[in-house]
Amino acid sequence: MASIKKNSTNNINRETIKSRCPEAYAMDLIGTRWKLSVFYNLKNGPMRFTVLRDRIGNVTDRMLTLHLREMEQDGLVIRTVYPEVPARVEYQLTESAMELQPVWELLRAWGSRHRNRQEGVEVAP
Amino acid sequence: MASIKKNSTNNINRETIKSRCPEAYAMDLIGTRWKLSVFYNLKNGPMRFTVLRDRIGNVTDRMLTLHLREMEQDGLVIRTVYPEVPARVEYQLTESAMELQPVWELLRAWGSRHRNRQEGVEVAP
DNA sequence: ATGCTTGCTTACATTTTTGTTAGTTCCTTA
DNA sequence: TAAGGAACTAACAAAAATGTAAGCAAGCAT
Repeated sequence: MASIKKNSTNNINRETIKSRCPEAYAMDLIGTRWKLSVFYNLKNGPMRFTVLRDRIGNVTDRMLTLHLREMEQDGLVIRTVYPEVPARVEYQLTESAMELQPVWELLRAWGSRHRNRQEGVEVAP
Repeated sequence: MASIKKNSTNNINRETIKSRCPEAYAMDLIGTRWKLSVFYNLKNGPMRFTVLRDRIGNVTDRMLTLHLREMEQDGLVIRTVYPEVPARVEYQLTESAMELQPVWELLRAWGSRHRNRQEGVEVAP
C-alpha cells in the first residue's frame, strides 16, 4: 500500500494480470480490507472522516486514510475540504464508483447463497 | 494462506467484516492473486493441473496448489484424481462457482469503462 | 496562553501473502 | 536399473498489507 517494489516478481505478476484482464484490474481497485466498507457507508451520500471512521468501527485513522487516498487516486472517491476549524473533510463516491452497485448486489446475493451451501460442509461431524 | 494467527487484530477484523457482510465473505473467497485466473481458465470445463498451470503462466506449482486447495476447501473447485501414472489430477468449477459468471461479466465491463475514464487522469501532462 | 477537536502523518512492528528452490512419490517405459 | 513425468510438499525468503502508538497543525473558545 505504501511502498511497492516495482520490479518484484509479485508486482510484475500483478501488473501483468491487471493489464490483460479488466476483471483483475477491477478487483485490484476494490479488493482490500476497508474499501468495501467505504463503498457501503458512502453509498447514500457524502460523509465526513470521523463519522465514516466511527461507522465502520475498528478502523484506525491511518488505515482509513490510506484506503481513502488510494480510492481518491483511483477515481473512486472525491475528497472535499471545508476551510473550517476544526477541519471538516467530506468524502463521497464518484459516479463510476456508484456504478459498482450492481456488482455489490450480485456479490451479496451469491455470498449468502454460497455460505448457506457451505454451512456444515466444512466441519464434518 | 498458510498459517493465520487466529487472534491477531488483522484476522479478527477480517472475520468480523465477513460475518456481517456477505459481499465481504464473497470477496474473501475470490480475491487473491491467482483465483480469478483459475475461474477464467476452468469456466469451460475441467482441466488438469499442468495444463492449467501453463495456461495461467507465471504461476509456480506451489502458488497454484495453494490457491486450488483453498478453493476446494471453500467449495469452489472439485479435485478429481485419476489413478494413473504419471498422476493425473483434474480440476473443475463447482456449480456455485459457475454462478459467479455474471459477477465477472459486470466487473469486466466496469473495469474497462473505469480504466478508460481514468486514462490520462492520473498522470497530468 | 491553554485546551480542544478534526484530520491527518511518522516511525515502527506484526501478520499475511507471494515467491524460490529443491526435493519426493508413484509406477511405467526404456 | 535407471530415467522420467505429473502433481505435489517442505523449508526458507521476500514483499506487501495491516496495525500501534504517538504526535502535529489550525484556530476558536476559554
